[in-house]
Amino acid sequence: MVTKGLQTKQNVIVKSLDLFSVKGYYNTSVNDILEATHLTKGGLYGHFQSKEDIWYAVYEEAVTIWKNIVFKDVRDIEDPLERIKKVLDNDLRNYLGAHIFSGGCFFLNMLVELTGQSSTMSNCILNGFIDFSKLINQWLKEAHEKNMLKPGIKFNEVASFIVISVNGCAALYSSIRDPEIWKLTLSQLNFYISELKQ
Amino acid sequence: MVTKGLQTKQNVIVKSLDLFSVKGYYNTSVNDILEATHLTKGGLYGHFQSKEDIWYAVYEEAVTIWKNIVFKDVRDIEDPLERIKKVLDNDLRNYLGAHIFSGGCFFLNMLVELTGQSSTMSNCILNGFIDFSKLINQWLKEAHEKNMLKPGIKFNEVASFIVISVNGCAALYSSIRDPEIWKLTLSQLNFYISELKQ
DNA sequence: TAAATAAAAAAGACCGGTTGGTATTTTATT
DNA sequence: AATAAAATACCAACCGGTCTTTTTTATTTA
Repeated sequence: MVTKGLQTKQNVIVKSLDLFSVKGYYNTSVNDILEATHLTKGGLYGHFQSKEDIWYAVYEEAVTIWKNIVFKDVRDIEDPLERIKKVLDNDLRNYLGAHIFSGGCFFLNMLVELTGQSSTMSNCILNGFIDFSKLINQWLKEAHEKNMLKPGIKFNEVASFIVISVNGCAALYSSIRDPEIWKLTLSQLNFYISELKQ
Repeated sequence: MVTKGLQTKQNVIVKSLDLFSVKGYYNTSVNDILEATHLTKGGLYGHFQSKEDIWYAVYEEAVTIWKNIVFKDVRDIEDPLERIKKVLDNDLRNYLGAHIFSGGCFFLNMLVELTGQSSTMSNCILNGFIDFSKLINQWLKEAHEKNMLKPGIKFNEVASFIVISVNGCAALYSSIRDPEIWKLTLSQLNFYISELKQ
């Protein structure tokens, strides 16, 4: 049974996720969250210790949502290169292009804003990107072991470059809001990956 | 002859550029600028009408600095593809990697922070990226007319993808601060461009 | 089933400090 | 002496956060 309190807490997280993704962390005030949730100061601070505490809960929620979208129908793909392509398709079409968070990519937005401001918070995001890069790196290695790649390919560089491009896409798509942005990124990334094949 | 007032104004711009690039626009307070410039409120507001007014002056300054670095020794390169490579080398090695602005790429940071907050300010940045993309697109077209490219290459998609990747690099490099980031981006972008050749 | 009770949730008033910005006075520079 | 530049004091609004009181909700007992 879900108690009233947990419902309220979840609602705060969902509304704050939206606010943070659009307005950013610093430019979202606690009052903004109060208005969005129809709560008062006392009501809110009964569930969270601080604004930063809300952010960490929001981050966890965002990760869960993102993973469910990006890794959907992926693990059972045998071809490692096709697996990478599917993940990128999910990320650009079904996550970024589907406006899951109204301000665009929560992670990229937060990384840029929090870098140089809060090392604990920005590292939280950064580690996520590094993990993602490591996973792609692993799949590239798998492709190499199956003799699918040209010789001399540096897996970790390729993996990093893919993560970098996806994030650049997130930055520009949030601003331009033209689906062509993520479509072209997907198309060029697929071309790039195809050129890795021997 | 440079008057005292213009010197002060320029100093405000330079110091604010640094602050905005590190802390962001909203999280930089007017007091932060006051401390950095050793001015008082009255002294500052004698030169600028508002905080936003300071931002526009900072933006102009940042564009000037960026252009001087990125287009150095570029215009006289005949091969359009080599011209693009040189611009990317300048941008990643001599601009981003050289820490011209201590918070990383001023433009990317501002675009992410201001999108959804101030359309006039974010469009200011966005137009710069679009112009940059158009220039690369033009050079790709030139390469095509010289029969240097594979058939079927979509210039505008390639140009956009390059700008996207460079910005993704800026986002991650600001946070990770490992030169490998811009080096690998440069390397992979060069590989990508070489695969466009026929 | 209804009343009583305990505990959880929310409300509301308040806090010191900071925000961007203004008006006036004082000090330097011509 | 005229003007430009900078200093000072001040403003209402807002910031994140705390504390105490009131109201709901859930559980127990009659």
